[in-house]
Amino acid sequence: MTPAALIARAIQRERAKADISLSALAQQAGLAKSTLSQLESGQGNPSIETLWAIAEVLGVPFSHLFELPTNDVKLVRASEGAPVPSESADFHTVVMDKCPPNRCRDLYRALVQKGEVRHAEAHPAGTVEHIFVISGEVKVGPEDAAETLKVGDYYRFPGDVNHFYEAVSDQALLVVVMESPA
Amino acid sequence: MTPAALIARAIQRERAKADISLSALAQQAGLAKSTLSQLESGQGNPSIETLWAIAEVLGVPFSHLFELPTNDVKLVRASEGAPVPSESADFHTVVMDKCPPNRCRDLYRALVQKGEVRHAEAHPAGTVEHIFVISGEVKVGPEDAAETLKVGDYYRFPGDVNHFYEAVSDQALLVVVMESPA
DNA sequence: GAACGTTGTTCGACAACATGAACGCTGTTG
DNA sequence: CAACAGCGTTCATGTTGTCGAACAACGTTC
Repeated sequence: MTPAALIARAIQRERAKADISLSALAQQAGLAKSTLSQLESGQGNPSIETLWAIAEVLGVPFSHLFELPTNDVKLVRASEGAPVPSESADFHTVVMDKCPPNRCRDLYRALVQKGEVRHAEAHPAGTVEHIFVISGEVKVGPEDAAETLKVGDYYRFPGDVNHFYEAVSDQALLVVVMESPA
Repeated sequence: MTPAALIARAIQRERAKADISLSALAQQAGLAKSTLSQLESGQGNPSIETLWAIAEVLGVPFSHLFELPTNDVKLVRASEGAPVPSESADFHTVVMDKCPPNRCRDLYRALVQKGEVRHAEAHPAGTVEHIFVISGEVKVGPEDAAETLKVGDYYRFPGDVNHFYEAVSDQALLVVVMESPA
């Protein structure tokens, strides 16, 4: 994918999310409408300052203008996962999820007690959550795509929709990686 | 920090890491030496294609040209960590590490057996590793900053220097988040 | 229906970015 | 010491990204 095309899509996408017109964006960013028009049509080779101004107004991190969105769900059971070949017999690793570029992640250790269900409202658009079960058993995920996870299971799902955590065993310990569009 | 200044530092830093001359970089990237010279001196407002060509030759992801390096070590014991306030009494989370923007992360589940020590050579510059111990006891980290971790402990250290993993108990299960400047 | 406010597009003019040749500089080789 | 090769910088020139105005298309208002 060529840079110009990538940027064209990104600007269109983000401007749609922000729900403002091309003219308005141009004015707020201090740019000419024509400049934006050309960029969104995939023409041209914008300067850094131009893109910087656009990112600022759209409220997105600069590098976000070079990405394509990806946040579906992925589930890896404790018994599954492609093992990574290793020369050492004593060190086994399994890849749970691969690297979407240019994102921001917070690491949490979470303890969920049985009883109350923890409902989380939608996080910022583009957020993805990764759950890894250390002990116990939990039911987590979006309302329409919840999964019951046991020790060792891994589950990835969009964090920008309503979702919940519920302990199935008395309590459950999780590693949560909260990943935002950077 | 102004974009131009950020880019100036980034190019200098990455070119130093790659250990090539300004002239050589210019030639390989198909740019004029003067263009690079101005950029590294913080002048100007480069176009996307120019930066793209530079990033390509330097072998770094595009957005890496807008970051400042940060990769020290951080250790959170199982008993430590600032709890995140929650309205629900049954859901306790602890932040282990906060969000450096614009990075790329791979998630691993790792099983380390006692015996052989797993030595890992340096990963690409800027890589950071996050270790979270699920079970067992391990000694991990750079040769000069290794730590012995028990269940629940969290440890972050630079992955771009030589480091190792060693099981202290018979075996140990880890969650590894490998984070690259991506 | 005519006047108005939008929308996003296309056009010429100017400013600025990228170029390539020149420069001074340093270390090396004959 | 001169000749050379490399380094990074500075200065003309030409290309091009950006601007602002004019434009057609659509919906609203009177």
